[in-house]
Amino acid sequence: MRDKLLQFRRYLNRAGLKATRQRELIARAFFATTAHVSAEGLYRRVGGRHPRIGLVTVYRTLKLLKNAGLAHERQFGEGRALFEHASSEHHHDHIICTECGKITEFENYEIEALQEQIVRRLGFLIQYHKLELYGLCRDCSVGAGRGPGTVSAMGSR
Amino acid sequence: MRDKLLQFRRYLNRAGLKATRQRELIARAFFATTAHVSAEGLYRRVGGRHPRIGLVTVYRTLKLLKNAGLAHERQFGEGRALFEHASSEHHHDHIICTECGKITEFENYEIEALQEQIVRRLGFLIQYHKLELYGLCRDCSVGAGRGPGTVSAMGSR
DNA sequence: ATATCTGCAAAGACTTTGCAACCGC
DNA sequence: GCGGTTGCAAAGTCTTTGCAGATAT
Repeated sequence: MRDKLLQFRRYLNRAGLKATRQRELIARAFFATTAHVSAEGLYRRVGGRHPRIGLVTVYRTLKLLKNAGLAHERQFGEGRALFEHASSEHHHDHIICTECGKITEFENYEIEALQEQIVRRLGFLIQYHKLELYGLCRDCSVGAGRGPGTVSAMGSR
Repeated sequence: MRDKLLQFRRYLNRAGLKATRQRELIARAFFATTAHVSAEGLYRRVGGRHPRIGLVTVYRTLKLLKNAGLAHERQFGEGRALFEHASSEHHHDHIICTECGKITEFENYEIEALQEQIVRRLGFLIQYHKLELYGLCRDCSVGAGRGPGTVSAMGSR
């Protein structure tokens, strides 16, 4: 995390931008998250401890973190964007539990390789990809699949 | 497409909903699209020929089509949702050109199989997945990669 | 006849932008 | 001191909702 902050400062510096108190605090809070925060969520984390920071600044700083290559923005099909650390050495994908919302990460070389093949065959030049699996995590599937009481998980809705 | 309309009417009927002129026209326009329309886009298609249909009704009808299992809603990370026919026998994934926005579909059994493995290993019960590859399509990659005039594609934005 | 629909306008959720005061460098 | 920055409020998207008049069954 020390690294990340340094990288961020370096980025700001190179880009002729300023290392303000707000940016520092927001970046710090961001790097302290486990993973997958919304702008709002990060705002609350920061705001809790340091009142004078606006949601707008969080949005702007997240954009800077993206430009600095330190954050990825994800759209998991809910309304809002979630941000995660980009530094992770390996690219990874996500499994999202449709019941409890838990997000698990994984990586698989073979899939990546197959993607490469497909893309090449279609004449595309790949830049990045997004693979999301949706389903029930172990806990939720047990609850829904077994118990005679909890028959849901297929509600009309 | 005749099928689809019938299916839709049957769905409405069963659900105690009404087969109105608007729903008929919107569904018809939807089934006539090649693929991937936004609500707005569908609205324009319908509205062009039949003035008295509101965007709101298009949204509502698309929701019905989803409930009827006839449409899928996709989020390709732009602001808006795109809808496509759900009837397609096979599941398929998408390649999106980041330059011109062209969307190409493909399917690959091996990837699906690998996904199954991963998911099982992690104890998840998969419901559906989303695989999106982003890159430059043949046309755009030629334009950007070669021509000395068109150096962009990496603009600071 | 009546419960469902439609379209308009308004509201909502999320994100961006305009602007005057503010603050790193 | 200058130019980038902040926070507020306002505007912008996309989508949903409230409501009175219209319509399918």
